[in-house]
Amino acid sequence: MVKGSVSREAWVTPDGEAATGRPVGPRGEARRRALLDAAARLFVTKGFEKTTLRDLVETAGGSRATIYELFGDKAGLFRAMMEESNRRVLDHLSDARSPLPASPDEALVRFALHFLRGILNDETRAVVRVLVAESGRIPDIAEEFWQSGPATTVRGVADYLRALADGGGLRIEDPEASAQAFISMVVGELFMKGLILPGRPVPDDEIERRVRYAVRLFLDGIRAPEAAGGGPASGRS
Amino acid sequence: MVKGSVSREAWVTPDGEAATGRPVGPRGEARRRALLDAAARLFVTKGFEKTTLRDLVETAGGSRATIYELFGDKAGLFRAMMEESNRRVLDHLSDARSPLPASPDEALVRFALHFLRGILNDETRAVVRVLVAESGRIPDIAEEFWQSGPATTVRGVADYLRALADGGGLRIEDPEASAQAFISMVVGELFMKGLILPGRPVPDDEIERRVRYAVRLFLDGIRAPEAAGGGPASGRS
DNA sequence: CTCGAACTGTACTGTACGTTACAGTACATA
DNA sequence: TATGTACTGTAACGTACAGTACAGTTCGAG
Repeated sequence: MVKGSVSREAWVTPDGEAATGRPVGPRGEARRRALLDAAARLFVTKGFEKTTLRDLVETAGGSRATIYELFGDKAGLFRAMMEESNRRVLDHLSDARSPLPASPDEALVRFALHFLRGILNDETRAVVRVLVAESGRIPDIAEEFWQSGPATTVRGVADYLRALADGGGLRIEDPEASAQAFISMVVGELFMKGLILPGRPVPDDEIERRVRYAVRLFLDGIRAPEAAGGGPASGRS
Repeated sequence: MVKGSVSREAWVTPDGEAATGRPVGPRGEARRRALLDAAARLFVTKGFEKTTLRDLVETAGGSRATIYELFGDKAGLFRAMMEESNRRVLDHLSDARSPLPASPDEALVRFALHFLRGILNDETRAVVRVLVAESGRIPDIAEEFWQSGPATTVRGVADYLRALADGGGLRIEDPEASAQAFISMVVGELFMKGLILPGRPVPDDEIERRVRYAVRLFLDGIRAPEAAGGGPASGRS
């Protein structure tokens, strides 16, 4: 009894490695991957509460005890999984940043296409859904997601607009607000709809149509009228 | 034992009234209200799984048996609560629709202010959060929310824009897309941020600033430039 | 006031879950 | 090949929960 009661204090291995960390052997490494993959599938489709450790082990192999050795407890596995998924989703997003080729029209269209395709996939939707549902459980991960995801994306577009404003004939008073407005127009209701309704994927031609419309609306509203008589008729089709 | 085993078949009262219905007496009416109120508070703050019947009864008074008499089971109470909250949130929204006074600027600003304040309150956020988290449990309610809420709002704005396009000097090729873009700009990241992050309320002056910015951006992009002799800038017929 | 139905309180049942303990096994290392 | 240890499988524990049964109480109708 006494020996049992110390088990919590002895939760660190002799050489200082925390038990709630990465695996200690090469076998554990494989099991850790399997558990994280199973977690990414189960937690995200069934939610935290409805996913049982038995489910996870049945999917990943191994045993429940291993979960405790590798992740401390159920919440630890969930948290580790979310950190990873978070990173993966953010990588999708960062792909969309920063190429500044050709005209503003072209640059914005290209960014927006990349961005929209990046956030409308199933994984992103699922991760954000869990983030919303369990944000109370993992406020720090939610915060990091927001800062590294949406906030950074807006800042990236704002930087681009700022650079453009200097010599690009655009009237941009508040780059952050403009960037936010542009991104909002591009996304529209699609993302929220995907969170609330079981979504069939958005057809790619609708994505393109929406992006071109948003860019046109954005530019024609923001383009300085003093750009000489001819006016930049953003010609297409 | 034999008598007990028939209890499931006897789940309907002798006179044919299903147990999962509205209360049969005046006392039950009060208890039903109390239970729905408790549910609106607890389910929405703690989620479906983490809210226990004991919690609900402790908050609402009465007894667990009453829940089964009035709502059938836990999910029935949840569903009834969501239907009501849904309706309340949608009422907020419908307040924002359809006044068409003065200039387009003024009309859009007024609508947007009303709309944004309507969706940025705590109740709306909480209800949508639950809708996202439990959309699998109540797909029909989620669908109804979407159709009666966002979809109807967009349609309302689109109708307004359509009416304006006829004689208002605005170039509106696709009223639905324009309405969607406008609303998206107005909302921006605010709502999604409120879902993911524990939100402090948005200060009212920020709401106003955002709305005015969105309206200006929207109109300057959509206003037909007929003053400048000819208006060839409009790309397509 | 009486009566019966509607509601309440409580105790109980069965079950499912997270967590732990432990004995057995497979594996990396030397 | 020998050895210690990192992982596995299983069983068990305690708890917490939804749902049920039932006797007691309240309240409105006649």
